[in-house]
This record gives sequence, C-alpha cells and structure tokens, in this order.
Amino acid sequence: MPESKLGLLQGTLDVMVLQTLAAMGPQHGYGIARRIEQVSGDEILLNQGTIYASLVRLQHRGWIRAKWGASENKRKAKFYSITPKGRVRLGQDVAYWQRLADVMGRVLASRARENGNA
Amino acid sequence: MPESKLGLLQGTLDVMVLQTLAAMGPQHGYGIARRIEQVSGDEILLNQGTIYASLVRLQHRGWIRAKWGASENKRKAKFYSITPKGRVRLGQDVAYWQRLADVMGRVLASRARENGNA
DNA sequence: TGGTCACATAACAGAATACGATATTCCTGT
DNA sequence: ACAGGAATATCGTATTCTGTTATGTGACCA
Repeated sequence: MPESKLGLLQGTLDVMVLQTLAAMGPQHGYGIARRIEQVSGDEILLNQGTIYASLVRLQHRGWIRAKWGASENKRKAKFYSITPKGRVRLGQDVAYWQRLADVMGRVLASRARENGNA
Repeated sequence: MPESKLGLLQGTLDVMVLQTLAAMGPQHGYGIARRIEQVSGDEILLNQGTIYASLVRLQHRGWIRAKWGASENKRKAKFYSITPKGRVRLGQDVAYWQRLADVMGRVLASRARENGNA
C-alpha cells in the first residue's frame, strides 16, 4: 500500500498520458489511468475524473486522437492514440523533464551550512 | 548561454527558495533569485518579480521570516531567513521531489512498442 | 429488477508561475 | 549637479493545471 498519495505537479500528468499511449498503443481513458497507477507502483492514485481533463487538453492540441469503440468488457469506450505531433511533443517533454530534474538536483544539492538546527 | 529558458513546475520555485536560504543563510529576494540562477547554471531565468510572490507565500506560512536591512550596496533590502518550521518543510519537500522524480522515471521508462514512428 | 462496476462528461475551486508596470534608492559617468 | 541605469521591492492579472465532486449511461450479475 502506498505510504500516502503522491500529488502531481503541473504538466506531469499530461506527459505520463502521452508516454503511456506511446508505450501501450490505443487505450481508453479509464485504462490509461489504471496503467499509470500500476506503473507508478500505486504511488500515484488518480482521482476519477482527473484523467479526462488531461485527455481533452491533449486532443485539443492535436497530440492524441480519439475514436469510439468497445472495451474488452463490451462497454462503450473512447480509444485514444498518440499522433505524430504527439510523439514529437513527448520527446520534448521528456527532455524538459530531464533538464528540470537535473537542475533541481543541482539546487537541492547545494550544501547547507552547519546550523544548530530546529 | 542557456539553450532556452527552463520554465518551472508548480511548487519547485518555493523549494528552491527554501533550500537556498538553508544553504546560504539570510539573504534578500534579489540575491536569492540571482543565486538560484547561478546554481542552476543559468538554465533557470527568473523573471523580475517572480521570486517575490514565492517569498510572500513562504512567509505567510511561517517557513521564512523577514527583516529589513541594508544590502552590501547600502540599498534598502528585506533579508529573509528560514525558520525551524521551514526546515521541516524543506525536508518534506525534498522527500516529495525524490519520490516524484522516481515515479516519473519509472513511468517514462516504460518501453515504447516498436512502431514505424511519425 | 436492482445494484454495482466500467467508463465518460462537466464545472468549479485552489494554487502557483509568467509577465508587465511601477516605485524607490543608490551609484556612476559627464 | 544631473541624468541614467542597476539594485530591490510591490502589485495585479492572465494562464494553466490538478483535485474534487456530481452526474449519466450501459453491462453484467445476483
């Protein structure tokens, strides 16, 4: 069980969605959410509804496209897939993330002066 | 020169400010901003004014405190320092960041299927 | 037939950074 | 002595995103 729910930072959800679609192929919103939670080792728990706003954004920008179909359970579901533009964007996002992680690492590593403490 | 300006994600600026104060001791807003840019290797470029909203937030929460003084150039400046509560918070923030970076790494590493591509 | 789960849409609240305008004070060049 | 610019701070607004909650629909099962 996850220690505590891990909140997300602005933009990280969209990247994970793109990555998930790139890695899994076409998938419906519900499935994408479950997959992200699973891959994260259940550290991330997406509130029901949270993923859809992301999907709307991404589709609106032309990075994913949707098509109605039926899930494995015969239920009506919208299947999303990543577009070529989406792949390009994903590449940029990953590069951005690595840069940010690098910079944060550098900043957080700047040594603290030896203070008495609390 | 930086390739391109690196935008920040929600919350990362506040953590960097706390860390900077913990590492440098009391410092004024302008100095904190310059320091963050420097430590980041000039990848981060803080727009003038951006840092102050962060300082207001942190002070409002009791994580930093301010005192008017004079900068090395004899100009009037507000010197901020981290409080005990701020140090606790910084620890939590760093832990959070590491968790998020870890999870993002896991998600972004999920293999893409071999697709023709674009 | 009634319930629950899979799956989707919509709308608002909260929070933080980007950006631009403005004010003050000190320092430097002429 | 004066103009201009750098150091330093404040404020207000636009934008964007996640959290959250309410609501709807169709399948499956007891």
